[in-house]
Amino acid sequence: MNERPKILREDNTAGETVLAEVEEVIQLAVTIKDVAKKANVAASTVSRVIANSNRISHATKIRVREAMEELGYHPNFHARSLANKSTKTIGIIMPSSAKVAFQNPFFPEVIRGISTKAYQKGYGLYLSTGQTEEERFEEVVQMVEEQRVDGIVLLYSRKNGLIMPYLMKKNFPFVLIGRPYDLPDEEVTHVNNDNFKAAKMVTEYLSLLGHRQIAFIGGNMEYVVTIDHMKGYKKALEQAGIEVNDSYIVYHDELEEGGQEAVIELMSLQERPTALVVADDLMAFGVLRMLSDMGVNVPDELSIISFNNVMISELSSPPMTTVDIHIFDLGSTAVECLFDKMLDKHIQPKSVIIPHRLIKRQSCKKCNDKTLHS
Amino acid sequence: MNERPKILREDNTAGETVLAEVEEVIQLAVTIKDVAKKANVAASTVSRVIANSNRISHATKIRVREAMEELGYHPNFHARSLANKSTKTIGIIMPSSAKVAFQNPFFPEVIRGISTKAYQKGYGLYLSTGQTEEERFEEVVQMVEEQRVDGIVLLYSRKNGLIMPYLMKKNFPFVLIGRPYDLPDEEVTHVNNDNFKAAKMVTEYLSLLGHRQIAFIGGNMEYVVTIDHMKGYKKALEQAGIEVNDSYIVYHDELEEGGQEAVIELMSLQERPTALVVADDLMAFGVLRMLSDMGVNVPDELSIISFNNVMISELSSPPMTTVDIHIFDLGSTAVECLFDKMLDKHIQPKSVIIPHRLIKRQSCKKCNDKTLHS
DNA sequence: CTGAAAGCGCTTACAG
DNA sequence: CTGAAAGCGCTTACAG
Repeated sequence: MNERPKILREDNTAGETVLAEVEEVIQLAVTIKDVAKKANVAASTVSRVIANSNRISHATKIRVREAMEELGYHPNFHARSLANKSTKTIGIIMPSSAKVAFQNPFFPEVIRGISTKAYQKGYGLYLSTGQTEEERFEEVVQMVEEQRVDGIVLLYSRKNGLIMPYLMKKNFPFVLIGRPYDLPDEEVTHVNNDNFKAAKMVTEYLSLLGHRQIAFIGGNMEYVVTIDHMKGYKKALEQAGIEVNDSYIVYHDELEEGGQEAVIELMSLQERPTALVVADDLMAFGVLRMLSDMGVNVPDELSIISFNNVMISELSSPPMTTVDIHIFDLGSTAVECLFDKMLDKHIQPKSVIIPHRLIKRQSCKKCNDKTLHS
Repeated sequence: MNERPKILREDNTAGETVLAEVEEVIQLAVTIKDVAKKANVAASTVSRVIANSNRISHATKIRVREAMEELGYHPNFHARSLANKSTKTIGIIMPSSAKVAFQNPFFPEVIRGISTKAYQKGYGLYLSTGQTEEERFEEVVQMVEEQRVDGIVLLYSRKNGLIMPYLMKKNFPFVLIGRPYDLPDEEVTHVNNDNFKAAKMVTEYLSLLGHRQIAFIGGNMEYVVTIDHMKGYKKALEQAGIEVNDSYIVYHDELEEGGQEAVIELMSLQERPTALVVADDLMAFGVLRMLSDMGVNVPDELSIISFNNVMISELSSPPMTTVDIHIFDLGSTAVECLFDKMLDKHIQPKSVIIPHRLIKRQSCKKCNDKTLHS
């Protein structure tokens, strides 16, 4: 594949005409030496001009820059990285891009947050492509060992993950979006919402509206966010003097489809819930759809509240009351923390909590269940 | 930053103990030389083992592999790329990650298609981060000139883009998802749906249901897909003997919000449309929401049909009739074409059409407008 | 302020 | 089947 250019390079000494005949020649990258020759300086000087070293005279800088301009010079990324030990790129590890999960607008939105901040600092983004936890682990090892990235942001936190322990052992700069589970909180830098508090608040809100039969539809139980939601939900019930009813707690993985199954389960109970805490806006769409098929009116017969405030959540019927978790900020803050880590690997790990906010729309209403008045 | 390791390396000759004291030492990458020494061969032999060259004896391969294993060796990515002129990574150029557009599940889904195929071939993904067309153009130039990627997939096609002309001039391997506009169709490899035909089909379907007042809500006019949709729409009307009514044609950029404005515009007309062709499922959500606020019943008073069949489109009320454009296949096919291009830069450009399919749900109904019977 | 030289960690003709 | 050497295109002490 690169035989051709090789040969050309050797012919190069023979004269300009030979080169001109072969179109591929334009592909032949201009190197620092070419610039050096043209500007009548040494390669090292050109290098210093690139780095804008203040040990180079203004005149020389201008001359070199002109030469770079004229030749259309761009420094070779890999040569720089090799000499530098720096790649100016950060790795992003996403959870399984399983069809459904990845259609959740959460991910585009965090990535937008990450991307914006990374762009400002001149960093590029390298994306994981693995589908399983093992594949992704191998990718992380590769990113680290082959020195492809300077730092990593982990977009999810799960029980028994392989990735975090590995990164910690290597003392490789990374930040987690979410909260560590198996590892001590204070040992890993992470950016998170207070999901416990958010779920507690939401449940309290429902109980303030008079609901006592409040069900909980959680996401994948492997994810820490689900655990936190559940704890907050339980805590709120407890404080309100409502007994926790295990049949009111269901988990489902598959977002909207899951939401639908969960509804069937809950609405088949002797004592139907009058309110629902749903893990995710998308899931809530599935819930709503199912409920509408069953002829259950929201919010008259059932109140619903969910999390994330993803764009479409205001487009449901009725518009969804939800918790805005500021997804964009989660991403951009994570990158900021990552840069701190990259500057000093031994910096104290820190934990940043992005505030959440209740967005009241029209899916919740005062409870009018007769059991209330009994 | 890498001063420390430098010093260590020099002390290295002094003895093992010095090294053991400094934790950073584990970070010090194992190189091909270390492996060579351990396996008692030359570096070049190790290199050949990595490449699994058949000119190396089985016995040597095993010995070298053991050494690699024991030392935890991973070849340095940049050194390889530099020597190789190959990066094993492909660049993905996304349209502006403007808040709304990027929340469209279209992008996660194409990326999933791309990602899956890339993973199979051992390729990584490098993501554009620029917000404006100019920023993204600069990123592309950088990816190409600095030799960061072996190929590029462009996720969108727009009028007066800078990126494609540049890539063509460079003869750099890329494939477009969509269809070129300013450039001749047969000069750029692209993967697309037949958006003209899809829009035509959809409009015909509506007219078969008896609708004659069919409006069109298109997306961003800069994007080629919008133009194709519009042409298909017009063609169908023409063939059905329905006169094109310019006030029935509106464009909006901002997806759902846009969808809502468009509805106001259309429903304020003297002669309200009885059917709507909507550019995108997400936009259709906005349309539906607005209509529901206005008390217009879908599909009784107004039929709606949209494009993409994004996951949530079945969760609207009523469930949306839409055109499945097989987004995943768009992505994975694009990568296949890209690999062909990368293998042979001078391969004939080709155009692949991914079939579409009408998904009938419940947002369309026979027209019962009196104007029909007049 | 600038240059010559060594080095970053690989690959690949070339020679045997 | 294997090795010594040159080269990929940069950066960075070192010396002046």
